[in-house]
Amino acid sequence: MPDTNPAVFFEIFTEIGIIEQLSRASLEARLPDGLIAPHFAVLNHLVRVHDGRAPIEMARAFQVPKTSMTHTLKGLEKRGLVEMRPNAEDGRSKRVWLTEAGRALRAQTIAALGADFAKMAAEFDLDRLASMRPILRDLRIMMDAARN
Amino acid sequence: MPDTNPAVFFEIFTEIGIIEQLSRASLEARLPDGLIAPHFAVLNHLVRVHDGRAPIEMARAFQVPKTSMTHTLKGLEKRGLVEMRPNAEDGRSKRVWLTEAGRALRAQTIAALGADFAKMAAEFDLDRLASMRPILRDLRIMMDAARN
DNA sequence: CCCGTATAGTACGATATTGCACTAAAGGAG
DNA sequence: CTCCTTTAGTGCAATATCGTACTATACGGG
Repeated sequence: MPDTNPAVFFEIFTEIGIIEQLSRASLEARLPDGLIAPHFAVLNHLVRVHDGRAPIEMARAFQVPKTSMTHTLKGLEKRGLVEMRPNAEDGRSKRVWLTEAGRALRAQTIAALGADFAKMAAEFDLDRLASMRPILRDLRIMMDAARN
Repeated sequence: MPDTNPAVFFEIFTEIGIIEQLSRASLEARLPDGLIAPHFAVLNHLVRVHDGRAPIEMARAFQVPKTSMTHTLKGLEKRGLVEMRPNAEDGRSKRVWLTEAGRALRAQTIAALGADFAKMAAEFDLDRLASMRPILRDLRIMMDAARN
């Protein structure tokens, strides 16, 4: 019998909250002291969509206030993982560039996580996992749109 | 063709991270000013597993440091949503009790979320959603165990 | 060109999270 | 009972998150 009770959202979100916490802990265990998940998210984003983004673009991408992004970038800059330069085309904004150290740290972290994931993959059916991917994506898209 | 690449974990965790953020924002939009998700999680926990728990038990249940639980409980107590009383059976610990206001706020929040979920349910196939539940649960159990 | 409005970034303050250190009580070995 | 270790809770400091307010620049209507 199909589940037509909207309360299923509550259960799904509860599980998702716990898994997010556990996966974040795994990630942060692989990061150097003082760096946390948002720092890695920024490095990863800059590699994937190419660096030279403005801070405000990334704040929107992650749906955090721009003050939070300022703070995260300050931490990355202090550790020499990104460089902030003025934007020649818009005096109000800046552009964020990865340094070699930033690229290296991101690559090294992903490699370390790969080892963790391989260990998990030995204990969990990857087909079952992969079967959730399109549903999670559609759910995320729906919620993102509902956010107005 | 089945997906046998452990990197699928990376994608799943990325989606889960975004959905967690969006669902947390939805929840917090329904909470009174000054209350955030951890406050609600505690109220909900006390209703579901019965109140009279010790703070340390809840810190373990949510896998947060006990200092974080002290802080969250202080906020709930300040707003009259829980009461802390000494534990007659163990002078080191306390017990946490819901007040009427605490129960009422939890019920009212769940009712408000129910309306939000009903709206989402109109746009999302609940059977697809429900199909993820056992997989998410097993994934959570596996990760929880892997945490050593 | 001038001015009103919009936008990017940051300073600051309030609150949250968490590690470390400390106190008080419990519990176990002798 | 006494002493040593463990456990529950909290104070404090460092850092994180984020709302408000401010500055500087951009842009568009006139």
